[in-house]
Amino acid sequence: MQDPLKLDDFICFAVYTASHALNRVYKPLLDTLGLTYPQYLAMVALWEKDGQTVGGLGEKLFLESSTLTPLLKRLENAGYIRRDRSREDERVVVIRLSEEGVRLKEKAIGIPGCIVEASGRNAADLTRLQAEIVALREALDRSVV
Amino acid sequence: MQDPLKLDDFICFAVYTASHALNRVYKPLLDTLGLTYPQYLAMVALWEKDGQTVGGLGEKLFLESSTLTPLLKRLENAGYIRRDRSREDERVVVIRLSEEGVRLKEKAIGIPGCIVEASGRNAADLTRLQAEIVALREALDRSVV
DNA sequence: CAATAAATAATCGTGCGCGATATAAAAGCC
DNA sequence: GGCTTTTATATCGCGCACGATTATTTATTG
Repeated sequence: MQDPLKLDDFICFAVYTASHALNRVYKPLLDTLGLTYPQYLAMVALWEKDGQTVGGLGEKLFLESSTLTPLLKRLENAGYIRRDRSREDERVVVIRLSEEGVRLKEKAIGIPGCIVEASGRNAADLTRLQAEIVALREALDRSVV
Repeated sequence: MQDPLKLDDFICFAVYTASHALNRVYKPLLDTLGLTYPQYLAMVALWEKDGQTVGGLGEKLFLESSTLTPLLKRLENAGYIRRDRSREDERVVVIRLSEEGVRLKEKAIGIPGCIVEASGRNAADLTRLQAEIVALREALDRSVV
């Protein structure tokens, strides 16, 4: 039996470094929008469905309020969103796109295509790989409970 | 043509969230060793090959000195490594495992098996997926140059 | 050999990301 | 209605992660 502690055999290390590599590809594209990568993901979630709560966004993005609250405040300062406390339930904060935030979508529309190109694969292949990685994430999440 | 800005179709989002999910699985295991996940990766790299330079580790782990230097100082404070400036080339800092650092490997030996189990897949399947993710990373790295 | 360039770590500032905790509002309970 | 519990967000501390810059040493060049 070979030594199981080989870095290059770790799927975790592959995912960890692939995540950083994706970030490096996104960085110059997102710089033109004035967004970081997590901020971009939050905007994508809001372009899909405006008016989500902090908790709802956290569930979709798998992030805690301790991560999201300061991130959303930075998006608010940038003028892309508004954070309004709900009238019906004062505990809840609703996130809404500003007009500038809505307009930003047009500038972001080409980004996914750039990523597909950088990956050097066709869309179908990426979709298959994407589904496999999602399945891995779901299995891991189940194991943690 | 459908809206390309769907979060759940992004391979980047899959990788990003899978990376966090892996971290959540590792956390309780690594807590028993007193290591964070990036610290664990650095230790794995050193168990593979002791006496690497900061730059060499950075190349292997895809990390900058601005990330590694403070991380390695924490490992030094924990007593797992020593940081010695090279005699031949004073610019270089060589990282060596302490005796405690060497011993720690025994406690870490079971971790990869736990991850395989948490993934709910067999080893061959994981190896295949791992290779695919590495290929993605390499394609992305090539595109950035 | 002196001036310049390149290489190697370290430092600094910013933004995640999370666990633990705090705060406040809402819901449930006697 | 007052008391406890739950829920939703915010705050704080710590550790990455990186880009930009700096300091020091080594290599190169004229």
